[in-house]
Amino acid sequence: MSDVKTAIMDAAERRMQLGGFGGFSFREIAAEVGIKSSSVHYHFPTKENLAAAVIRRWAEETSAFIDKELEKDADPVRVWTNAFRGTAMSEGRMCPCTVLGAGSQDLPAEVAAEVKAFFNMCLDKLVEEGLSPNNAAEVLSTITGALVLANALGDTAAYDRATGDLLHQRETAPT
Amino acid sequence: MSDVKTAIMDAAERRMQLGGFGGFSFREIAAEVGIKSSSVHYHFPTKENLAAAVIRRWAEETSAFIDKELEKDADPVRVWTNAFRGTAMSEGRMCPCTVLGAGSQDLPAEVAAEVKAFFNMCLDKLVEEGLSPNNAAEVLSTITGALVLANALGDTAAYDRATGDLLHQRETAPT
DNA sequence: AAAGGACTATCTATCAACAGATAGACAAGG
DNA sequence: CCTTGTCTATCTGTTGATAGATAGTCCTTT
Repeated sequence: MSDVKTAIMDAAERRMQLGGFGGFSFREIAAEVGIKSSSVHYHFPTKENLAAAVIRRWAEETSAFIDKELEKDADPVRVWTNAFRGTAMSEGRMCPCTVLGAGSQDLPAEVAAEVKAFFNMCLDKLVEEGLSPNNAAEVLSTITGALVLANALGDTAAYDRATGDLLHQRETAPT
Repeated sequence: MSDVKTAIMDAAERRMQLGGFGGFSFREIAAEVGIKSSSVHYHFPTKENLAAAVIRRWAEETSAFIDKELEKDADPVRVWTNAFRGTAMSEGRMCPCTVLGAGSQDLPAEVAAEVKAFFNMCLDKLVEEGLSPNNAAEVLSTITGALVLANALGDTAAYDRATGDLLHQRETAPT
């Protein structure tokens, strides 16, 4: 993938993390990359294409990152909690799938499908790693909601408060 | 409050539940209510005002609804889970604070403050009802995340899968 | 090696649509 | 006569998208 194409996706991703699908424009991205808006259209014909590509890349990177971390730590819940913790703690680096997932109802079809695929990937992996379907849904929900909470409160520590019991409860009440 | 003002807020709320702050325009709302966009500006000078008013009303209604339900059922976790369940299960009636909370980072100040106040209200009430601050954050996160998950997957049953253990775990592993 | 054509990536220029917001006129009612 | 609520008309800015020109590169054919 060319440098420019990557730079476009990087810029779009950063803005989607802040404002979702409506949170970026071709012109803003073009200005940031240092090209014209029509050149952005050359690489990604429509806004829908671009957003979908960003989400797909995010899903792939997340999947790969989780696999890598699981080699160092066998506890899936701890691995997932820490992985998303990184996005909650760095300013403006919220998980874009969470942003889009919340406002999913009026997303272009291609983008909505990609967001859906991301969450299904997360659930599938958690189940593969030994959690029951219900427990996987609960863990993923708690993490996702903790991101929203920390974001809305402007208090990154809220993420830790919300997910703290996630690890602890498994030791006392196995599912 | 006049009928028109209420109708404007109703229309704005419905659209915000789908697409957040960027998901509605003065013209759309005006058309739905049956007036002109300039008349919407008469009742709410700016878009920011309107969105903030909608969130404030939602917070008040939620607070009142919870109080009412607590008279019938003493278990706060069950009450809150069921309350939000209603918004997950009805098509396009997602909690607007969750939608805005996810994309909170580039929200006008007044709206962001109102969303923040909503989540703080939820946490405060849960603590008042006997939960520890950490447990309150966890319960609220799980519920919020379950809404996002159900919304993104287009599968309302995901809400029940994600929140199912919330009630059960408290019986086996008290905090 | 030279010529030709196709492909890649960018540009300029422009379009129609829509956004939020404002000014000022008008009618109804107390 | 003043307040309330609505209207018409308009402004300025932004949006996603398209058309067409222009270089540069690379492969093929002569």
